[in-house]
Amino acid sequence: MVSPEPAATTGTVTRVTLADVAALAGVSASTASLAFSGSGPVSDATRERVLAAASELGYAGPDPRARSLRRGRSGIVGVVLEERVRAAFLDPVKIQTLDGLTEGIAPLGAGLLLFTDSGDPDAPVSLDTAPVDAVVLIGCSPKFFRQVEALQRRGIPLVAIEGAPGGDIPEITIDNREATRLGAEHVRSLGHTDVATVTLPFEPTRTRGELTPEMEAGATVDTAVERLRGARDVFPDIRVGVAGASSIEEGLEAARLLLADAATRPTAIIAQSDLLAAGVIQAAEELGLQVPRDLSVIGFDGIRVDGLQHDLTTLVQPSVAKGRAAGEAIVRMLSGEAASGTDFTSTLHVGDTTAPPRA
Amino acid sequence: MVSPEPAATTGTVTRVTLADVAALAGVSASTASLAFSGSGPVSDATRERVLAAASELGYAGPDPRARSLRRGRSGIVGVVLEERVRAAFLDPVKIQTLDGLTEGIAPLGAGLLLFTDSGDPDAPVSLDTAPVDAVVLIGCSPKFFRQVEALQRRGIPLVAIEGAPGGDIPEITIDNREATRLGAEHVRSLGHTDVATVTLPFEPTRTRGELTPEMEAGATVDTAVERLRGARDVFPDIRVGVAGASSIEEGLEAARLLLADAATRPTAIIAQSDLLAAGVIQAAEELGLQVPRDLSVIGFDGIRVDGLQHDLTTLVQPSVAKGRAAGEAIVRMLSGEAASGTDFTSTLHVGDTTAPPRA
DNA sequence: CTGTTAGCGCATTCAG
DNA sequence: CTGAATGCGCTAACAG
Repeated sequence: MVSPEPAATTGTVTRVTLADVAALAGVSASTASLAFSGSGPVSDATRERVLAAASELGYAGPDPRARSLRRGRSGIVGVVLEERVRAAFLDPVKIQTLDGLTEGIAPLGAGLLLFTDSGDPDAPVSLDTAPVDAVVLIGCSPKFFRQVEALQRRGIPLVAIEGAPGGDIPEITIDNREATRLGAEHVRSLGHTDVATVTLPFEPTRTRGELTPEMEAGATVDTAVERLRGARDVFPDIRVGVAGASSIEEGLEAARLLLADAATRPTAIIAQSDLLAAGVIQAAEELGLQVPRDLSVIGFDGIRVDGLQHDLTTLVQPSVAKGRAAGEAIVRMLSGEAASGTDFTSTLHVGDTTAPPRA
Repeated sequence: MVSPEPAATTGTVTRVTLADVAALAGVSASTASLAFSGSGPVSDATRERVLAAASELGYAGPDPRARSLRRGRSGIVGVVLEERVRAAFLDPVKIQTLDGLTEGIAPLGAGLLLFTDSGDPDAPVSLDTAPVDAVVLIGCSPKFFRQVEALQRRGIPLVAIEGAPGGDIPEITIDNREATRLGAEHVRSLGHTDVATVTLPFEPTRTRGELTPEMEAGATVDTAVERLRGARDVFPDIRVGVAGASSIEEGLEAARLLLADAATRPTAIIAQSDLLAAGVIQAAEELGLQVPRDLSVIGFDGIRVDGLQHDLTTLVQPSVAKGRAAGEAIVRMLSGEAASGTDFTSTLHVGDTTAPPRA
């Protein structure tokens, strides 16, 4: 057995190739290759000789770049998030989706290549120059059309989660409108008639405040629009407060506005996310209102809001499953099968934040 | 001008190469290459001809795999997190660090390749078979030594953030012990003598409860150990509650234990993270204790805890800067310069959660 | 300004 | 079971 010591301590980073190893082992390059990949018929004696030569030379295995050119696969799946890292990962649903995605592509043994906004406008989002085997778009705008087209031409499988890029790209979606309607119906069935809603932003610039017709017309975020539709299916004239993001802070702000005037105060608020709902609850508590006695609150997502003491009534969406489905679609497409999208269903979880209105 | 239409609608994904484009344009492959990279001297007429040929054939640009073999660079930086995505991104500090890292490597125009635990024990964490130009280790254990060694042999620049892999790998660290000592001194200077601390987990299995000598002996998480040392520098006999993770929930649990007995109740708690501190505050409020009147609380990190109404007294660590520094070190190393680590300093932010003990 | 030549490092034919 | 030859698709030198 050759000691690996010299290799480890050799400061010189001379490029050692498979050919070098083969030469030292006294075999051909192809044999050496087989010895490494383990996939071919190689005698144990030969393999050992190759491995010994490798460790003597400090050969670290096949060069991934050459390997991926030769095999036509890089073992990398791209994920496009179109925000700054800190913004994207503020959203628990995205994190869970990403988690599901890692699960889904696990059989590939592939890594996830993150494409996010670096803040530097000059830095090219080199989505179309990256060695990816497939790409998952998460909540992306049409901004990427050019690059997406290029990927398609190259035959790279694409899947979209929430945010329809069109074409024949499989989409993973949920029933935003129907689910919200379900929640709204729950609220109505409890006897509420005076209801307001706190929505997610309607466009990337994240204008907040009471919803104006212009904002609604310029909406680009389908999720917000669809969920609002669902609420309106039940409460057509619902008052709408728009948050600047999905966070407790923003929910608090929006709810302060909606709850400010005791005379026009709603008895229930439908929040478009659990974080917003947590903020709404805080706003209520600030005003000395008790949830659910004085105000019913319903959320969306079904995440566990860290630190929230209530069992939030909410629409539980399968965020992890969404990611996993995307991953599985990718796996299928990479093995040549066709894949179609999936539309998931959310379920109503009735917790302790909704109750009949007082008197 | 040739219409791009046919290319876009062509369903067949025939592999179009640069050579094909060059042939159609009636130029050599190298000229066509220059026309694409834009880096060489090419006449406008020729360039246009090449581009026209490309769009006619539906050529989507150079193949990234071939390009990276030829250039010896893939434009990818690996990030190792050694947890599940959902666990890693629960930690705001890691998110900010990652955000800083994207900033830091922006000049590279490179993407971040995430290496996390997929949950599937069979899936190889193929860190050493991935086409990365450099790798950043974030809070990693010795578990990766083998792979790290392989990367080093291959001459791939490595940087570690929090979690010393040893060797000559540059490390980005903060003054965990000194900073905590500073915070503890602040608490003592207010007059507190009866102080407890809530720590981060001491090892990956995340055992929680009162600290036992065995747990302390088996500690593998430097951050927790160092911060505890800092607290002991000021309060040698401090009571220690160990949390199972950095979250509000865990802080709440740990603090409930520490505050349970009114007779032995501390007047101040030093939490090893802001999330834990938020949980401690919740526990206090549950018991009808007012912060800071009845209990002083100090955190660590300096993140904005979403939904926390207090201005938390805490040790503000430069999490974004840490990531950026790592990124910059990578950039330097890739351009051949040597890079050394950086040790950052945290600063005490005195908010409204610390005050002298009552009477 | 453009064409010719020569590999990058490996994995896969196909013979032996 | 092993070796020799071939090219993945591109770009960097160098001539012209």
